[in-house]
Amino acid sequence: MNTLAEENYLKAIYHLSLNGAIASTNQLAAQLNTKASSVTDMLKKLADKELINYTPYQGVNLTATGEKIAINIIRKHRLWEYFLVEKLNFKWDEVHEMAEEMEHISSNALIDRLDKFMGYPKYDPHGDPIPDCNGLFKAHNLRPVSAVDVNESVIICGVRDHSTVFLQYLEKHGLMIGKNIAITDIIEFDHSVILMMDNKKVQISREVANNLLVSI
Amino acid sequence: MNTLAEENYLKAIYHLSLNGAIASTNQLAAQLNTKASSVTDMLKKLADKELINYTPYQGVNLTATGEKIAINIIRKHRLWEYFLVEKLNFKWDEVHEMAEEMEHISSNALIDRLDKFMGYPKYDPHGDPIPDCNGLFKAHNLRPVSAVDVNESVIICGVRDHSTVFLQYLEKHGLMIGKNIAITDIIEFDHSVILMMDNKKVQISREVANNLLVSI
DNA sequence: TAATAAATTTAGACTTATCTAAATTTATTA
DNA sequence: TAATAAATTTAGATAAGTCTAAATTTATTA
Ligand SMILES: [Mn+2]
Ligand SMILES: [Mn+2]
Ligand SMILES: [Mn+2]
Ligand SMILES: [Mn+2]
Repeated sequence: MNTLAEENYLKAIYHLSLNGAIASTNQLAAQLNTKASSVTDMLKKLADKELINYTPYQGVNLTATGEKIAINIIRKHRLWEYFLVEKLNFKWDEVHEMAEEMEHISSNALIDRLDKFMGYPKYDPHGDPIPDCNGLFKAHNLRPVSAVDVNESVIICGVRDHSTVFLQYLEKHGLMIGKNIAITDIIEFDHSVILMMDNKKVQISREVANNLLVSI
Repeated sequence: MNTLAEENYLKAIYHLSLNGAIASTNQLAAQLNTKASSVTDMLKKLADKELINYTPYQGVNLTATGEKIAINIIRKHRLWEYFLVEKLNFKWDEVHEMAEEMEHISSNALIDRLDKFMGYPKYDPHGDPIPDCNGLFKAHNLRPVSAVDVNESVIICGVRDHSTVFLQYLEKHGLMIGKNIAITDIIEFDHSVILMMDNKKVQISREVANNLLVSI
């Protein structure tokens, strides 16, 4: 149906044009580890296929068709990540690259059976919502720890940064999805955050606080 | 490491050059649904990479390195087929195309965990042996029903033809892996075979008998 | 608002994997 | 063994996806 390259572009455009934004050529080049000129070529092709709305120099977003395809790829990505963690016992920082390949396995019958096999999970190992077979999912409304007030108690529900180093850092400190944390102090000088978790004190930098998402 | 096309060629060469045979350009073109000239191009590339022994006009077989890669792809193919049938409840005639894609997922850690998850199965849904993580497997020594004598009792252990139509035909008649069959008669005129299975009489043509493999 | 900088597109080239048609080599057969 | 047929390779094109360098458009700033 669509090539691997096309699918990766659609997914990248989806992620960059959330909340009505428009994705730029340079943003796509950065995200896809390629050059702006290559992006322009592909944008023309995707526009010809009516998968994106493209105005030269003005950026892109997805058409309804393009969005449907993108969400299906994201569904596959997150279901395979869930499988790798829950069934094959990989850690949450080990699965992204594998899922990046597996999301392109074409069969929808396969992914629907996999979904059923795992009991229709709602969230992937990083807290991101898994679209159902109709592409529906509730994008849960989270905020970074850096937006939480002192004395509030919240639950870790996701991450903004999905890089291996960040995930490994969080795991080392026990900061995993589902954990309850209470913010006890915010250092005025550097905005680092002191919190309590499992009766232990943990200190995280402003950068970490910005990328760790918690319940509203 | 190797491209998808290269992997498919290595696998095809492996299958065509079993028991010391040599694969020809035309055989490969037929197997891979491509043209002889395309095959020649690829053979040069694989020879440059020292994955095959190629003498122009004389055909090819795999080097030790090439064989290792081919067996690893076959391991992945068969493990994914087993997964699809045993865990996701697909039928044996539905899984080949999917496995044809999944065999190219690169991670060996993934396939080793999958192997463990399923309890290290020895045979795939079509009775073909699954190489272990070191590439080792015993190619079991089967014969077609057409080579069985009247009054012998044997067990169905595999198929020579893997096409959907053939597998569906077998399933319709209950002729599945593991079933015990007793050959009661061989019709002299057309070599069709009469056999008993589950106390029922089944008649199969010579062609079916040639492609249905049973224990020695 | 004119000059400069940044972003984007165009032009031309390269790689991989394919194809058709023509040339060459090997095998078959009269 | 010479002619013919079959198999294989070579030559030359094509499409997808990428790249660098140059040209163009848009945004910024003096
Ligand atoms: Mn991908
Ligand atoms: Mn994820
Ligand atoms: Mn394949
Ligand atoms: Mn099989």
